[in-house]
Amino acid sequence: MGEDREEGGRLMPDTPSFPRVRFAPSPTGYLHVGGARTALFNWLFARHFGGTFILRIEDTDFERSSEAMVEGILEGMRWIGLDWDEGPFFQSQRLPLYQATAQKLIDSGYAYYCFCTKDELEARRAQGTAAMYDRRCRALDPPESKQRRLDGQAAAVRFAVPDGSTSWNDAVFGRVEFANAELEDFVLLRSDGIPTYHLSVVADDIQMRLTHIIRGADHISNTPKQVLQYRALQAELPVFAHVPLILGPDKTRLSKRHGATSVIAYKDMGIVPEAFRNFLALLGWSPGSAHRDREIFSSGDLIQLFTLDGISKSNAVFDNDKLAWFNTEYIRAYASEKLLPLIETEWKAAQFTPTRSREELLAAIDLLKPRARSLKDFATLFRAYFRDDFEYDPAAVTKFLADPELPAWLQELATRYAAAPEFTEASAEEILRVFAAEKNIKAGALINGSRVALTGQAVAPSLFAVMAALGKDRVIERLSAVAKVPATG
RNA sequence: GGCGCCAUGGUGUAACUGGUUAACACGCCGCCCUCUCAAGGCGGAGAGUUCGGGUUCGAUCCCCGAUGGCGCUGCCA
Repeated sequence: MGEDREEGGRLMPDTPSFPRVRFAPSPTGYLHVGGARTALFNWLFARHFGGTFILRIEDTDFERSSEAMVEGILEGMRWIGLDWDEGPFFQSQRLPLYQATAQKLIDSGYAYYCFCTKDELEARRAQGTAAMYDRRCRALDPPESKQRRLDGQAAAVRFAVPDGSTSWNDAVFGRVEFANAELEDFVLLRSDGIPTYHLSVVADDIQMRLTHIIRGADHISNTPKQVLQYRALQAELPVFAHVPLILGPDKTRLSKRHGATSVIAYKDMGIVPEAFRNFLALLGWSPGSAHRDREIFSSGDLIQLFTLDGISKSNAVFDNDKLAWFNTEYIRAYASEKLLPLIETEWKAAQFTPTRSREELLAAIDLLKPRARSLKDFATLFRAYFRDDFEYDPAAVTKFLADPELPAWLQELATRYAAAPEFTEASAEEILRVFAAEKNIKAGALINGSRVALTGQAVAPSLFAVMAALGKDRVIERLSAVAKVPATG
């Protein structure tokens, strides 16, 4: 790792200099897709540069925050494989820091008490005269304000936005500037002493010595308010990197309207965590032209490749089809030993208990994984490989078991297998083809019919591989029982 | 409404930051393979880079404007 080469100690975006970053969700909901991606980017950035990734829970909105949500967020992060080095810190436990920071701002003249009540403000807004706070309390004499406070009057603390303009050099958007006239004298501390987001982020980001703030682009408009506080507090500015938002297929901001929005919902859909992480990483970020023809990146690849300048400026649409593709790629590439625990989790959730040995399970998984689109398939489509009670798909029966002569043939075929000295993938095929030739029927008809009789499905791996996986006894048993398959009309 | 940001096929992204037949992946279509379905192989349709001006010998890339989308506009975060 190199030295910090920038003058003033400022860390520029890709300076390899032990950056400190954070993910700061507010526990008013589960970990959603956008938050997960922000967390992922921060994590990748920290890991890439050997920095520190901090988790901070922004729970100053007591009304809407809950402990269950905190647990949900942690669960989501663990699921996609994100670990943190410090925290979780809870803002609700750091109130004194914010109050002290507010006091500092008041003492230095950058903030003032505001005695307007919420109702008064609302009324003024309703009149339509003042879209922004009219700063009336800013005109109050400091000694007078102090006295009113001492007398027990409730007051919020507002930041006194100066004239001029505020700008910063965003690591992804470049220079961004706001006229201060567009900013209102925002509240730092509510009248009950609880800080607002504007104060608590800045106080914490400074106290935690963060060097880079990587967060959603929805915070761009908040940034000037924060920059102003850094200046007032004489703190060094971190590098801001705003990440574009994730949109739904209709190009509006992703929300429950679009279906699953919680990360855990994707777990429940049978998505493999690495597939989800890979997909997410490529939403709004690209490793650049050197890797333009690659899409599959392991966690290690991503860490090695991730830098801020690969982040794009435009919003990205969440594409379920592409996620599904990543999922099949990962499931197919996984060793069955690695897949088994994930599938077992799925089985547990589906209250499905396999009745096979571990070896048989692994063999079946190896056979089936190229055709799986989701972990769910192992409890549904592929049930017949793991248990002996399974349903016959009516469509499959109609398609391949409709011939009235077929059941008798399959039963006879079963007796051939029973009489055969050995039962292997090759011998099973040999026997079936000889049988078909003898009876002068198409091998394909026998094969397709057998497939349905053995698995209940029209879709499966090569039949003889299936037979080998199922074993001689089960093959004979299921072929013999073909007459019991419910016919369809 | 005000302010800010963004704009490459349906989707995600590339394009040595002015010179390419605008590339890759997903999706879609077709063919091959074949015992089904996937996978795989091969091929195809689909953008002239939102639109209009400018700068330039030359603009996806620079400038201006328009349009559209998104964000913010709370004693929410």
